[in-house]
This record gives sequence, structure tokens and C-alpha cells, in this order.
Amino acid sequence: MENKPILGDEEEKTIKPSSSSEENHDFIAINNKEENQSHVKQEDENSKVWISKKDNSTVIKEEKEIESAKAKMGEVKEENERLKLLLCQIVKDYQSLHTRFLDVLKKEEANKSTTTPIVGSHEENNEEHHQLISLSLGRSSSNDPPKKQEKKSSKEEDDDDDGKHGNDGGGGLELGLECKFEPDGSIEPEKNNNPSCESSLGKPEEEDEKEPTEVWPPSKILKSVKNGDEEDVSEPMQLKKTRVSVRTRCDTPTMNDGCQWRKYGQKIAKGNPCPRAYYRCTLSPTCPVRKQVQRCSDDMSILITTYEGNHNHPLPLSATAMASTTSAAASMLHSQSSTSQPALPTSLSAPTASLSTSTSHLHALSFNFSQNPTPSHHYHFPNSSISTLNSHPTVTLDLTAPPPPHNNNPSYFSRFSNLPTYSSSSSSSCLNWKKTSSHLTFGGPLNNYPAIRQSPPYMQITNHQALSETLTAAATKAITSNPSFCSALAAALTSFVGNNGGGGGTASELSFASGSYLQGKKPSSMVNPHQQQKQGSLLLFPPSNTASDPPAD
DNA sequence: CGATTTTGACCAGCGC
DNA sequence: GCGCTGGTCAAAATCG
Repeated sequence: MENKPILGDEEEKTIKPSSSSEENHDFIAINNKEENQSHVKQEDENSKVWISKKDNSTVIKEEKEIESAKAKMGEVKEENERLKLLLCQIVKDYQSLHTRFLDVLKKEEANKSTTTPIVGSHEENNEEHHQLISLSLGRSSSNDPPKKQEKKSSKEEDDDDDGKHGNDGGGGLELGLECKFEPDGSIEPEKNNNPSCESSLGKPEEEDEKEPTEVWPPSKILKSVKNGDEEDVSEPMQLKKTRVSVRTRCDTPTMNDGCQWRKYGQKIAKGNPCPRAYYRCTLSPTCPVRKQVQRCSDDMSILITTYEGNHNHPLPLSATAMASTTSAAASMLHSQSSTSQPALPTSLSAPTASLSTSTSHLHALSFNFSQNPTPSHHYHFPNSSISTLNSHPTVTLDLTAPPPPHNNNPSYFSRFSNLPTYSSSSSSSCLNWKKTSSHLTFGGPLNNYPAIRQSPPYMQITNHQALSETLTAAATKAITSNPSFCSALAAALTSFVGNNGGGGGTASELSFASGSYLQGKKPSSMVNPHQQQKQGSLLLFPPSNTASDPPAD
């Protein structure tokens, strides 16, 4: 803007020919301009020679800027294309899921006609029947308005889950995912294994699949209705909101996740001297998302941030990563279908530990990542725990797990010798997905995921805290950058979780988040720069020229 | 002066 | 029914 007055008329004349007739040959254009300038010099040497010299430098500068802008545009275009492809993939995935879902429903109806539809009767049934039960619960949710029925249903549901876990755990869970790793690192879901995709796209004729990750208690449902919020009003049966908890080492009061939060309460929770702070998203007045922040009583340096709900508004780019993570995780817990796919190129095998029905403790968790054509990778996480005590389905992303202390499982992290080394702490190289309330912990070094390895920025962070949050973002990326990875996680999680169906839906969001992640952006409306720096979180997102971007519309 | 935080009160769920 | 606990509200205080 301010260049023009400086450049003057002479400048504009020299730029025009290059940009119009030599669009794709900038350097040639520059040379031509130089020639033109020399002609001008010959005509009026005395008066214009200094201008020409100045022109040359500024014009070259301009050309370089244009060139870089073009390069950026090209990158954006590529990204756009990539996202389009992902979207297509998601749509495909959804369609196959939908087809399968309908098949399952048909089977369910057939079963209902022959057997008693008692939920508890699933015990002697096979894996497929588990699915049927859960789907049944999910479907019936929209038709059970009375509160008490809801409550009872949810209890039955929990019992179901327990029962299922008991069964599954006793026999050792194993599941497969129909994901196929493409040569470029992307995963192509062969079939319907992406519940989040299913839910994200929504199913027009089925109300209860619209916003499955939102599980509001009746009071909140009423409130949502009152507010005109189109949040999940149609799932009254799911009383407890799915929570996604992130444990990270952080010295600052809160973890900066890119969103704008307003504190609305603080409580001393039982069993923890540290107060629990309650935040709500203020990016939209109707946004249902809540966040709880609390220090771990055992280790004050650990900050536990728990998210509930999905944003119902566009997010700043820097916030999409975490939002997508939480959304994806939530959708995992709500996705019940498509977990019994056999014999897949990519599979998660889990957990080998025994599960008891009441307490459901996982003493160890194993995952197999098999990726054709490479041999399968096995990961073992000895500290995993499963608990059904908490009625809130919760996924915990644990970034505080200690380094493998001479542990008995050499496979633990041993697969990542080819990965960047964290100088500050190897502990952060572990990601544990933990579904604490009812089910499972998923652990895995995020770097196993090819896409992560391709994204260097956050690998360079050495500050411990930043690293921890970097890993949060990395985990986010692992999930968001590839919907199939999300599918894999989803399938793994939902194989344990007897949660009723629906899925939470943000596969498309995930796709976009992956792009935004790489772009990196800090919301201007959020925390002030100082505070942001103090908090250090997600600063790993390289600040780009989008600093002045609006907080997403 | 508007936005945010603090903090006591209130409400609902749950167990006894 | 009662008490405990988690979660939310809303007025007052504080901040920028």
C-alpha cells in the first residue's frame, strides 16, 4: 500500500508489462524491464538515470514479492486440493458406514423379532451383537424423552458397557481397522471404519446423529432449547457429556489451546486441594463448550484440562487443533458401529489385560499397529487403567507419562529410533489416550504416525513445557491431519467403550484442522501476547502472516 | 466502560 | 429425607 507513492508512476509502468504479458516468467520480465530501462536512459540519461537505478532495485523487490505470493498461493491451492480429497474420502467413508449401519439395523430388527429385546441379554452374544445392542440404545435415545427413563437407560447402558468390557477383557480384546496406509502416508479406509466421519456428515433422517458428541444432562438440554441452541437436543438418553481430558505439565494457570475462555466458577473438588476452575467458551455466546482446569493433587506441575462438548461456531485456526482433538475423541466414545472389521492392513489390538466388570482396571494395554507392507508394531503400556467409576465417559490424553523406566517391555517406544529425539524430556514422547471413566487407555508415541514425522516445526522446541504442549498439538495433528487415523483411534476406543452410538462428528473439521495446524495462527482475540508467551502453549505453531486474521467466520 | 474474574449462593444428582 | 458433591449462576470486584 505504502509502496506506490514511493515507487511513483515510473514504477507502475515497469511493473505492468511484466505482470501482464510475462506472468509466468518473472525473471525474464525483470530482464526486459532492465532493457527497457536502458532505453529510457539513452533517451533521457541525465534526468532519469537515478530513477532507473532505483526502479531496478524496487522492481526486483516487487517481483520477488509477487513471486513469493504466487508460491504461497500455490501452496494454499495444494492444501485446498488435499482437503478436497480428504473431504471426498470422508464422504465415501460415510456412505459405506451408512450402508453398513443400515445392514446392522436390519439384522437387529431380525434379532428383535426372534429374541427378547432385553439389553442384558447380550452376555452370551458375540461381538456383532454388542454392536447391535449399542446401536439400539443409540437409536432409542431419541424416543425416550422422560428423564427417569433416560436415567435408567443410561444406567443400563453403563451396565451394558461393564458387561461388555468384562466379556471382552476376559477374552482379550482385539479389533481391526479397515485402514490402508497409502504410500504417501495417508490412510485409506477401505470400509466403514470412520465413525466420526459418519457423524460429522450427519444423517438427515436420523435426528440422533446430528450432534452426537454433545451429551447434555436434561437441564442443559432444556437450556439449550431455551437458548435456541441447536445442540444435541435429540439425545436425551446420553446424560453425561463426553469429556476429553488433557494432562500436561504446565506451570501456567491454564493451557492455551487457542480458544477464548471465560471463567465462570471455581470449586474445591473433593480429594484435591487445588481448586478446579470452570471455563466456558466465549467465542460464541451460545457455544456449549466447557472446560475444567485443575492441578493434579499428586503432582502440582501437572495440569488437567477437561473439555466438554463441541464448539458450534467457527474457531480460530489455532483453536481448531484442540477442538478437533476433543471432538474426535468424543466422537470415538460415541461411535459404536464399525468396530468389528476383520483382517485389516492397519489394526489396533487392545488391551490384553484383564478387565473386571465393576472396577475395570487395565493393568496394561497393548496395541498393534500393523502397516503394510511393514511388519506390525506392538506397543505396550503398563500403566494404563480403566475405570467405570466415573459416569462421565472421558478420554484422557496423557502427556505426562514418564519415560519407559527400564521397563519390561522393550517394545515400548523402541520402534522410534528413526524419530527425532527430544532433548528436554523423552517422557513427552509418549501419548496416552486414556478413557478413564469407563474404559481404556490408548497409548502410542505420536511419532509413529507418518504425518507427524513430516511436520518438523514442533520437533524443534526444547522448552519442556512448550514441548509438552507441542506434543498436545502433535497428537492433535496425528488425529486431525488424517481422518483415517482418527478412525483407527475411534475404532480402538469404541471397541472397548460400550457407549451408544452416534459419533460426534467432526471429520470434516478434522481435515481442515490439519491444514490450519500447519499454517499456525494465533487468535488475536485471545490472550495477550505476553500472557501467551508466558503460557507458552501452542506457540509451536509458527506465527504466520495471518496474525491479523479474524477469529474465523 | 466493557470484559473478565472472584466468590458465595443455589441447584441437581447421588448415596446413605 | 438429608447431606455431600459437582456444577452453574450472578452480583460484586477487578482489570485493561
